[in-house]
Amino acid sequence: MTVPNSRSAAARPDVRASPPRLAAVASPLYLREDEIRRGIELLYFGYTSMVRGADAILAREGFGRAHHRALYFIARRPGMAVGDLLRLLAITKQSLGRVLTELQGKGLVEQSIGTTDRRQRLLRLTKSGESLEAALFAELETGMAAAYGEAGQSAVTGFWSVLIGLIPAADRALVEGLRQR
Amino acid sequence: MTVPNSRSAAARPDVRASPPRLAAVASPLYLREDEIRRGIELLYFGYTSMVRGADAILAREGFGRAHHRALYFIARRPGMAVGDLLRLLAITKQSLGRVLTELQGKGLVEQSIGTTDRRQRLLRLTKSGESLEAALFAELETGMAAAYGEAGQSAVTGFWSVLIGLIPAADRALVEGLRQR
DNA sequence: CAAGATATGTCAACATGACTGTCCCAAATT
DNA sequence: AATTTGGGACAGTCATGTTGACATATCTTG
Repeated sequence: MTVPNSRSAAARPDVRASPPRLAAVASPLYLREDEIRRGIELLYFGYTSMVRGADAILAREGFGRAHHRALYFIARRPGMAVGDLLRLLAITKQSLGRVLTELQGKGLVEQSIGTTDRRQRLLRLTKSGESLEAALFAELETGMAAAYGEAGQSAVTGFWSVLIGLIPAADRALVEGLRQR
Repeated sequence: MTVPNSRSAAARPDVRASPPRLAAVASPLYLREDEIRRGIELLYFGYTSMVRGADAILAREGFGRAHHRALYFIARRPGMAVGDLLRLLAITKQSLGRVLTELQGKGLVEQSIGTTDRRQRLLRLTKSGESLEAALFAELETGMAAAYGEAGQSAVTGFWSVLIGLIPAADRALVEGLRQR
């Protein structure tokens, strides 16, 4: 037997034509392949559309998307330690090291020694780092605010909850830890 | 004046604490920065969580994510011409060329000459290409179906509509053209 | 206090998948 | 007949990820 081909399961009912009668359906048996593929595609195109907006600004400064991600999270959680950023980005320290060295070299990021643990290096943006991050954020914000506005508040809640469901449970605390306190 | 820093606008009302009184609010003035950032972050982590699941399978076959994207779209629209795939992926033909050459070399993709326009090369998966794509799809499906199931059907609708809003209007027809007809 | 674990940094080599620029051929369009 | 379009190829470069090895400072634990 070869790898199972879920595409051959053709006769499942369409949930949009006949929604499930029971609230809080546990088993998603009613989901058709086309709906899964639509989610995959929209997630791909939505994500790439979002990040593409910032590329022109980044290119002007001689940076790439890796620099953007570092700037973004340092802006979001000033004083974050290197190890925390490493876990968020899920890359190797060598990869992050290069990016941080470049950002520090151009005076956008600075480090300080951890207060409770002196081995830690706490990261924050300099004034010019904040300016660049703000410009990049403004790019993303434009698209995201328009999408939120078009879709409406309840759609936004649904958008969030599906995305949270995509993140492995073990990683969710990491993401939730970014929120405003 | 430097680049505007939207993070300094601190006193906007929290929509979750006091939702807008008017239905179908046209101007998203009520959106706070934290809600925008939450969308950015969930989109980033949701997207990376989704694609990471397929990496192990790809690595076993000696392929990367670029091959996965090509396989995915060829599976989705068999008979698609090279140029259509190029427009979907928004990469250069040199980049796509390498990927397609490798996929053809390993016997996963085959070409045929266009019927109405003989310059075109129409792409389809071979039997073994279909097997691999099915295995990759099954990986993504697992996560997506679980997320849909947890969130519920109305959340899924919201998820879709926000993502569509993120895609520039000019590109939406391309994405919608992938759906089942 | 000594030993081990942890946080961080660095050097080196390499792989993937983008990019630009250039040139080519065949087929369609004008 | 001339031009445009669809596809392919060669060459070089860049951004960003990877392994592996090793060093240093600091914290934790027996």
